[in-house]
Amino acid sequence: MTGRQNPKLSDVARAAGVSLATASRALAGSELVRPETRARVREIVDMLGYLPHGAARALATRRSRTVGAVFPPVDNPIFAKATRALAHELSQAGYTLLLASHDYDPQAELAATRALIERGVDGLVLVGMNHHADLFSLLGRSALPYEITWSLDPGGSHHCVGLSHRLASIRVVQHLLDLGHREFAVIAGETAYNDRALDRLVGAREALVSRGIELAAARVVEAPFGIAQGKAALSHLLATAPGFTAVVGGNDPLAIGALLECRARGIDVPGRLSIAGFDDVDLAAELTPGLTTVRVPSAEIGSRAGQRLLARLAGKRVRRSEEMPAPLVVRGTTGPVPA
Amino acid sequence: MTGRQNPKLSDVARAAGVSLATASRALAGSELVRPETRARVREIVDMLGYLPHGAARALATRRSRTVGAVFPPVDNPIFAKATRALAHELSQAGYTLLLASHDYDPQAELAATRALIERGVDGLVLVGMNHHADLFSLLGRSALPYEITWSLDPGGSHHCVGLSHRLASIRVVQHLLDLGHREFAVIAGETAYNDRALDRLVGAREALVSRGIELAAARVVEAPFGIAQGKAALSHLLATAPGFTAVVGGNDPLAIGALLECRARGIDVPGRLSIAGFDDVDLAAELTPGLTTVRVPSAEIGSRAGQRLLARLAGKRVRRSEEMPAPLVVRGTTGPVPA
DNA sequence: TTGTAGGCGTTATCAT
DNA sequence: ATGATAACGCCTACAA
Repeated sequence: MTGRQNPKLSDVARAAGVSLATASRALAGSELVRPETRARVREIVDMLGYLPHGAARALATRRSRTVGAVFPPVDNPIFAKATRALAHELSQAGYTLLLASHDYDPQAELAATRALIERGVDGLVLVGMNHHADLFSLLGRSALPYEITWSLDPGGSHHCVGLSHRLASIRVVQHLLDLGHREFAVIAGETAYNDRALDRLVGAREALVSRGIELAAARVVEAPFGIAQGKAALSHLLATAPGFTAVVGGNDPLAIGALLECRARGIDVPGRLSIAGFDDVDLAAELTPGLTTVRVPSAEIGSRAGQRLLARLAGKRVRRSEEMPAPLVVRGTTGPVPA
Repeated sequence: MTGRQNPKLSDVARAAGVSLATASRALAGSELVRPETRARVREIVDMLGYLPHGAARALATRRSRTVGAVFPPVDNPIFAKATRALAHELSQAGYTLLLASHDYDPQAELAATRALIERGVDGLVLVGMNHHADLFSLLGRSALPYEITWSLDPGGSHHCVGLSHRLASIRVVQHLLDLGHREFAVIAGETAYNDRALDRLVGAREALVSRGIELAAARVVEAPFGIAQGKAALSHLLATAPGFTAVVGGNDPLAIGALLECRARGIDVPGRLSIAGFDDVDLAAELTPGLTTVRVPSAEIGSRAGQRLLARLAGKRVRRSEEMPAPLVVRGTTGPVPA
């Protein structure tokens, strides 16, 4: 009942009374093989429960129909959305996603990338521009097509689909400045090895400086991604550097945490404090008041990266760099500076 | 600069002045090869930037060091957590995760599973017991080890790591009954092809019936996963079948949606309405009041499934079925029935 | 301790 | 329209 090996193509060929070559062509749907023969081979395949052996096929074709993604953990909803969209896009085209996660550790990211290349992926999707020094040389040697997501390459040499986090962040702060705010606090995401978090922080500073406002060091805290961390960060700011009327969150979970902390403390938002986020996660729109934030099209980034990679694998050319829209979404958590 | 092919092991061997076999053994860290030789081979590997060809290796060893997961979309945070934990567990052991998602479509799930098997995964992780009729026979033929997650197999024939959603659901309802509630509404997850959602609904009904309470059809709505859907569902219930004092959500996003809808409408929770969820997503604990829910250890499920699979791949034996704890977590959204 | 050679399951290039 | 057969890159008895 269990003893016999999985049937191989030669078994199919024998059972169908054709040669190995013909069986292979029949399965590939080649026009060269007579329709009746093709049908018979297919029949035998079903009968025997034959499944092609991917490794053998990959060895012969030098293609694995597999794409690798080296992502930060998918329990960040923005990466979850992108992963889902990417996987969907790939499976539509008969490709499968090989996923490797790392926790913002460049060494681990490098190792994961190497592992994916060894597994024979036909292409790669990476996040951001901040990587281990050896990553790009590894990619170069492998000659695999890859797409950088979320960020844009200032040098213009890598294929990427992303946005300027700096400019988007400037738009957020501009909005708050327009509402009359002058006293700001920032809850930034962790900027080490995360160019998106860093660019957002840089953009915020820049927007303020351009209006002659200096962001005090005590008014900036950096925190790992998460609602709980956002709560803690706001508490910390309130305790150590009070007096601000606007809080800029480096991402939505941090901003939402700040918002929930305000609610728990009875601080009126936006009456006494305005809060803005970044990403536009689903939850942002569901809260009351809704969170003002930047809409980052995570799912679109994932699917575009997939489409671009598939196009390149099919020999088509794509624009080297693709900028995604990242509009400011004004909801209820930002309002005029209190009198 | 770009022309030459990636070096293969035979190139390494030649450069190191050893045979292919020795080079292979050296890389495998075999004790058979002299340490100096091993070192020299390693040196050449670095120098040439040699990367093993996984397909060739898989073909020869009949092992891919790859594990497949066929999961519902990872933008459901519980699957995101499990995916992260699973990927982490696997990578610790030098394995990589092949991820295939499907949107609760048994046909798509079957196709995805087949694709993973063809890609040569060494093992599989599946979710739940509700699958396409051909899935288990496919798995049987492939003879691959697999783990069912989240659910337990009543038949006891599949390896699984999960919990009884029925019993956990009974605990939730029991808790509400103990608080004096008699008028219930249920916002269930979609039960088609989702045994977890169905079992939770069944359990709720059962707990009520055991106290002589019938759950009116109008008091049960089924909704796709999501906060927005939870809001809509509560609105619908309020409009069509008012008078209930307790709402049982099939999962946390639905329950949280209901909670937010109440807040938006000025309905006091738990003063006028008690709400309970299922899963204990991060957000559940962060809201004020916190959501009463069942703590489902999603991350642990993912890592245990990985550990079990790795153990089995290493030839060890594991208990066929592993039940995870799923305690009720009482927070602030449930309280005594209003007088 | 190292080398030789056969095989892993396909695809693809020749013939026929 | 179909068949032989040589790759594909690596591993692993078996030999030396």
